[in-house]
Amino acid sequence: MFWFMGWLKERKLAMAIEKKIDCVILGLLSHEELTGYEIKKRMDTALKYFWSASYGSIYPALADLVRRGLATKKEDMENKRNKLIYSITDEGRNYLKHWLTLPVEKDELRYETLLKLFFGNEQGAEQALFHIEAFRKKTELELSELLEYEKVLKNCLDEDSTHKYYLLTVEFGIKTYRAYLAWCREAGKLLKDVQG
Amino acid sequence: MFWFMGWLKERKLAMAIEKKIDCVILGLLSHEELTGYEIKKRMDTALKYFWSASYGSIYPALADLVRRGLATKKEDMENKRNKLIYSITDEGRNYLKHWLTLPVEKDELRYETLLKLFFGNEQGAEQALFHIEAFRKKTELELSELLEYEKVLKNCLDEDSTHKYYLLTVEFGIKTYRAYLAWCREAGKLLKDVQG
DNA sequence: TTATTATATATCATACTGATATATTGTCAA
DNA sequence: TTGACAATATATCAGTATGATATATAATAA
Repeated sequence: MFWFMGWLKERKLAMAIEKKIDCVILGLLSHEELTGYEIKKRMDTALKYFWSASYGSIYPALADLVRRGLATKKEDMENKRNKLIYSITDEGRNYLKHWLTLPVEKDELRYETLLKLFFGNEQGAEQALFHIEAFRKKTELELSELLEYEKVLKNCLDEDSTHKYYLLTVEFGIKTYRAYLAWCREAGKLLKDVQG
Repeated sequence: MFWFMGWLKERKLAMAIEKKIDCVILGLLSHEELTGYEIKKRMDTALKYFWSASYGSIYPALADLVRRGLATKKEDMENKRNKLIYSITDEGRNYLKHWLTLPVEKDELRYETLLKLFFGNEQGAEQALFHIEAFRKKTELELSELLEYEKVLKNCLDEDSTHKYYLLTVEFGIKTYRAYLAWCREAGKLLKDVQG
């Protein structure tokens, strides 16, 4: 069976060309040219509900994308802040398209809130309720942001074909955040009712 | 204002004592002694819906916990597979309890599915529907697992005070997974109805 | 008996975060 | 008008985690 293992290994190596940060950046560059700083801003607004990235990965990735011919860099001459504007190349667009056709490898969730609740017996119901309340507040705030996005997007759905896809992700957030809030109510009840 | 910045920096350094992997391990050790291998198994079953960790972080963390006196290590003599069993110390339990009282820093979500949908315009509706269908299938499978857990936990809720807290996290999963499924249906409709 | 799966520990290249450093431009109040 | 602060902009680094790989024993199934 060793021949098979070797083959599998090679397959994996050949396919694992996709570093997520590269794909996100190329995705953002696919409809507008951006600086590293602007890419980070997009992450912290439009993508923040389901993705995040730091400067420490963005800037090295941009340099690497240029080196590999997937993006190009130009300096902004009208500006004295040495602003570097990145654009996607044809090769970069092909790379992005290829990645989009591949099946999703993994959705990764790390709820520190649930982790603390799972070990909640150590400190008792009051402490658990404190974490649930903090979670409820944060959720309510972000839900109201998403509802704003939804309103705007629904009003300009036919202005650009990308808007439909943005709306899809916003609707996902709205649905799950409402489920979070419903859970917060039930969780509170469970902790108060069931004595232990 | 520099004095303030310095003060803030020191505060942060002093508070950022909590490495997540340490807390998870101590949490698991708080109600039973375990080997590194068993810790990984717990992660991949009970915790997998909201947390994950690899051997590459577990084993070094265990060594470090022992070094810091938060856990102790003993060798299993009845076993020829050099099995190393770890237990939590009083100091370790205090550390865990302290962490549990601190507010949650961050719940981190990285939905590759949503990322691909967000950039879905590049490849069109059919490709998007493919990813949604894969997501639906995975969700349905995991929901059925969670419903099994729920049944078991509800039947032994008063056997151990920890069960209430486990149930809390299971209910979270059930609620959110049902929201995912509702979204899948609506997302399909949106992609088929709205032309563009 | 032999192949496979499960148990068990450990390390390493690669990737990402959060913090830090540095510098310029825009804004607004005293 | 100047002085403080916020926003814009790029870049690097220590610390931390992942995913793959290596190694070996015990249990189980063919």
